[in-house]
Amino acid sequence: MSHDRDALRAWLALLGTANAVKKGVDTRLRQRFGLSIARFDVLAALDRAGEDGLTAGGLTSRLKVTEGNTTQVTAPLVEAGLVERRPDPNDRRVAIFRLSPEGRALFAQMAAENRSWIDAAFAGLSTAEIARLRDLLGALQPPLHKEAA
Amino acid sequence: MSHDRDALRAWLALLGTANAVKKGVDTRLRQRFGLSIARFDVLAALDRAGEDGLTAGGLTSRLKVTEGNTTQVTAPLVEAGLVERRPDPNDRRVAIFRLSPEGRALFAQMAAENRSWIDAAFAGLSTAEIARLRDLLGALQPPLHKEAA
DNA sequence: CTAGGGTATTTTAGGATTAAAGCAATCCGC
DNA sequence: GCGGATTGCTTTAATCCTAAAATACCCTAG
Repeated sequence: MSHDRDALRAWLALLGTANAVKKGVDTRLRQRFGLSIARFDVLAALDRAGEDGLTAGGLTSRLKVTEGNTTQVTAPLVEAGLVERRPDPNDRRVAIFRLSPEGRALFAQMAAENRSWIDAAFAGLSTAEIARLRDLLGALQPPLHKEAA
Repeated sequence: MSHDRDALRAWLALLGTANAVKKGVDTRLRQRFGLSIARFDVLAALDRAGEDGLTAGGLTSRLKVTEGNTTQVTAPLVEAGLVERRPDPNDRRVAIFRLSPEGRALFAQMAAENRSWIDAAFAGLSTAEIARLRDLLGALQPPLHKEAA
């Protein structure tokens, strides 16, 4: 009957489902490749950026995290040789990250497996239902954080 | 066209929406009451459990976290006087948690505000659409973690 | 030029979470 | 009853994340 009660239940379902899928993906990613979702996300952003790479700030905004987090999450990837980190020759404050050949190859494998896991998770829904789900999610109004200047 | 591509996009939308709403709720909860979602969830579980309270293990399974996490999250709530923690008289290994009167009163306020925030986030969806969303979420098959014995 | 302000990143401190190791207390088979 | 396994919880170390302070560099007004 009441909208707010239904909304609360839907929110709990939304959060629970997202957590369950995320946990499944994270577990598999770690088992198969030894990398967390956070690190996979870095590889994904850099793969998308291509040969030009991304600055630390660019990565930060694409990953929707804080600058400090970017510093920390990229460090072990650089250490492992999956990501290259070079200073911008025009502005020494800026760090530019891009995938190494090894990083690019590993990401390709990870992305393929990830896609198949997600596809399996959505196997119970038709393509039309998936589109409907996206529409409904898009109608949600996440409490707007901060307004622009 | 392809199911897997749509599934991947829906997954990203699902995760992004869940994170955005969660962050909004967490921010407000901290501003208004000085407590994180994690602590709010403890109060919610204990409120639901009533006067009998819950053991640490019971809390752990309801919150779907690990035992160590329960130990840590409850500690500051006990410290703040919102939660009482007593040993089980029949089994000295067991810790029983329940809400203090202050905890119960604070939770009532928090729950009321939380409900209104969630309701606002879902304001763009009709009650029927919310029900539909829940159905679609229920059709997802989170990669089953561990099989039973 | 140089001082001040603004920008890009790192560092630090801390919360939330997990996995794994450690400690007690209980239970059970003999 | 006793010893060993099990159970319930805590501790420890690590990752992921944030907010805030610190650092380093660039740019522009005078």
